[in-house]
Amino acid sequence: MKINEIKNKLVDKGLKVTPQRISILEAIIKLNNHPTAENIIDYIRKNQPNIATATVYKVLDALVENELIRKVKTDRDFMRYDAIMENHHHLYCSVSDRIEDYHDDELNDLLEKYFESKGIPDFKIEDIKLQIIGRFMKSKK
Amino acid sequence: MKINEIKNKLVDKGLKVTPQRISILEAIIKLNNHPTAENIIDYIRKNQPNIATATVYKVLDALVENELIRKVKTDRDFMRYDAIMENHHHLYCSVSDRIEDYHDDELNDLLEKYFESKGIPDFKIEDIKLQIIGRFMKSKK
DNA sequence: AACTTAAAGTAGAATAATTCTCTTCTAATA
DNA sequence: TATTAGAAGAGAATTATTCTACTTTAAGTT
Ligand SMILES: [Mn+2]
Ligand SMILES: [Mn+2]
Ligand SMILES: [Zn+2]
Ligand SMILES: [Zn+2]
Repeated sequence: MKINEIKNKLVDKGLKVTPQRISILEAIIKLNNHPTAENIIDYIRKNQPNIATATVYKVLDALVENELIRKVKTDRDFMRYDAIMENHHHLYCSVSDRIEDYHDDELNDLLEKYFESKGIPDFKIEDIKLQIIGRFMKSKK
Repeated sequence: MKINEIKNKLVDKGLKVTPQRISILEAIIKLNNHPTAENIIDYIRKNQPNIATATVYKVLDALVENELIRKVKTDRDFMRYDAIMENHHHLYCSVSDRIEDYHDDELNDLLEKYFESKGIPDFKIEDIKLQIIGRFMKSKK
């Protein structure tokens, strides 16, 4: 992902293009592992040591608000972020904090058809995500 | 759920039976809406005004550890708890913090068969939960 | 290119959910 | 009833995140 693509994402949402916003969005894309705010701060400060903590939190909120990133649900007390906006599911390690993406269009179709015919009483489905909990058999490359 | 059933759950796990543990487990069962620690504390203090905050947090940890309750994954920064241990999924309201249970054995079978034949490379599935995000069409009774 | 200004960034203090420390109490067993 | 390991309690500490009160800047306007 080139810097210009990132700039365009911001412009398309009517957000001012700032070096901080570019760095933060770039960090989430490059880290590509559902980083925490702290992970993002550490990564950015290697090149941009003066970015303020509050800036990172505020930019993260703005990016979530404008649907350029998403929060990832966990059962830990720090937030994690995801720059992949297309529909996908997550593999959660049951013994560590590792979270990986799981893309599966066949599964999405299956679920869509299942709920289309079955439905849920008094509930209008907007989105379905799987939390697939288990063990990774290989450590990350 | 009678008090004796709750006591037995504790005894079965080798946990000492204390009034605090009974109250906390009972609160999560009765509230039945994936309460936060604060919800639990408020509920219990109506009858037991002196229970310490730290006790509630410590008991919650012990109950999770002993698989009498579970944490519920959210994208908010306070934990929520669930006393229903049988396999089920969750309906998340997209505009409020409401979380409701969704039980569906047909769906569980479908998913089990799907992943049995398909599998996920380098990953051993232990559990699959759906986060079904959307709108409730009726407020809670 | 300089001017304007609403929006964004910053430092540090504040907040709030949770955890820790240390003391007192009690459930379970003998 | 006496013993004691484990649990509860009070309040301080911690820590992820948010707020406050500025200063700075992106981007449109002249
Ligand atoms: Mn969380
Ligand atoms: Mn917190
Ligand atoms: Zn993802
Ligand atoms: Zn539940």
